[in-house]
Amino acid sequence: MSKSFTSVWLREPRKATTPGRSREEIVRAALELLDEEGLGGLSMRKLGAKLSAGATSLYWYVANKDELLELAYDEVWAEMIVPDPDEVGWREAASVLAYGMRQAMLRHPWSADLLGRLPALGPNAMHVADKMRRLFKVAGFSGLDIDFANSTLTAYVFGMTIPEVAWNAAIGVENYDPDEMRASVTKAAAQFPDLLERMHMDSYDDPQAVRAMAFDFGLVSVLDGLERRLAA
Amino acid sequence: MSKSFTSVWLREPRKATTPGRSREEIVRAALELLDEEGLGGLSMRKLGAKLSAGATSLYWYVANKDELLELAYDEVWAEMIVPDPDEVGWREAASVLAYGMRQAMLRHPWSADLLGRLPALGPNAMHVADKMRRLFKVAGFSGLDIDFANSTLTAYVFGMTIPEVAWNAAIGVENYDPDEMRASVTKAAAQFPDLLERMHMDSYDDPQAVRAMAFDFGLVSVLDGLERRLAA
DNA sequence: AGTGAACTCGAACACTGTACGAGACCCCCG
DNA sequence: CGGGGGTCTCGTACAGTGTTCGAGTTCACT
Repeated sequence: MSKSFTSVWLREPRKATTPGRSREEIVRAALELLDEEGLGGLSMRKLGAKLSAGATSLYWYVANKDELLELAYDEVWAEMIVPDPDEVGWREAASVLAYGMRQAMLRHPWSADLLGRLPALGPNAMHVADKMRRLFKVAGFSGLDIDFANSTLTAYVFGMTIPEVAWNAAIGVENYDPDEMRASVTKAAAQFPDLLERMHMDSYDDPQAVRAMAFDFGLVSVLDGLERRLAA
Repeated sequence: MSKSFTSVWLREPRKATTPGRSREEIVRAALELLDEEGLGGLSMRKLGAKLSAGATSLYWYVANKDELLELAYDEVWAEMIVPDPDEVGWREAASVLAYGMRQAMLRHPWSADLLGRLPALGPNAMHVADKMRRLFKVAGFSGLDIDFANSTLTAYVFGMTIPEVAWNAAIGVENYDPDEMRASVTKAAAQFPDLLERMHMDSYDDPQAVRAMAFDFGLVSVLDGLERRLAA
């Protein structure tokens, strides 16, 4: 009876007749709305209005909101470019890719939410996955290890960036006050001596820079670890 | 004018009078609901009913639903235990912690969603963060590197587990049919030769086992990378 | 006994996603 | 020219959401 596995990607999109109305344009408008107002800012009615259409008209092109989100989500993957490992070497290619993934997520913070909710099965995601697989094959991995190495890098980038996005959303990037932050966190971490230690360092003055350093540190570590695996 | 930084954690919980009604009991009930029905299954009305209370009564103990989620989220952190690095060595301690984090998230799939939405600032999260900091200090890191190493490991575990949870949710763990899956994914990945290669391997027969292997692989890599950093 | 705080909760508001079905358009075939 | 019959739009309606408000209850203490 298995309800089986249906997905937007296995269904043909519908042709548009009325100008400004097609799966493609709907997704584009949805992306704009998402970038401007976040995941909560996207409603079918608002999206319809933006396209001068009734909210329910969209259902002709898209089965439901989740499908729409799948489509939008896949667009983010389109922005991640995988450099050719034959030209720059696998390690350099992996680094560039990692930075690109992080940037793409920071550009579209709502995608961080979707990561925990939708599997990445769209054509753009597939395309990236395909190229990544080749990257790690060129690097020297074989068999299942190709995918394992791939997952390892991807996991690191996601795991690093997702909380970063959450943090940006919680306390807006703009109205950030290092002193106030230090005070709040100090209070919250009052009974934790090791944590408090960190508070007194100046890492709260320019959190953006510190996070970039942290990302670097981890990326190098991960790549080192993979390299070591390669040697064995 | 900075709207400042308010959080549940900085406000005292309210005392309960009516039995079965307190911040603590509300959170426990919320956890049950979340574990049973997922993030979408938790509504204030349902939660109220579960506690034989009106939905709006809960607002006496909790400012809004987001606060409630913060509280529930922190409970997940309580389940993550950090072994003493002095007893078992930092590497072993880090491994055990990593497995524990993964398990905790798999036990409470809804927490994977929250990771991308809420910063982890609750007391339990703080406690874990404190112990983790000590772990990496014992390992030999110093200064900012303590936190960087910490982030690296955490990021890996999160990044690996979050998509795993999403995948489990998309196609239920129970009604999983390897052949059907292979067929679907093969179709979706039709034009990607490198990806297709993977499809023909037997990794789709026992995805649970493969994911466990992948987690292992990456964990070892990350720890190797950190160790190398330590040597330098 | 009276006052005020602590607490409960029904009603209402402004939303949400989506099912349904009536209508409009347009092309093709008899 | 007269229909079908698909393609497409969208108003209405429904069941649900989080949350505000304010009226009502209970209870401890003066």
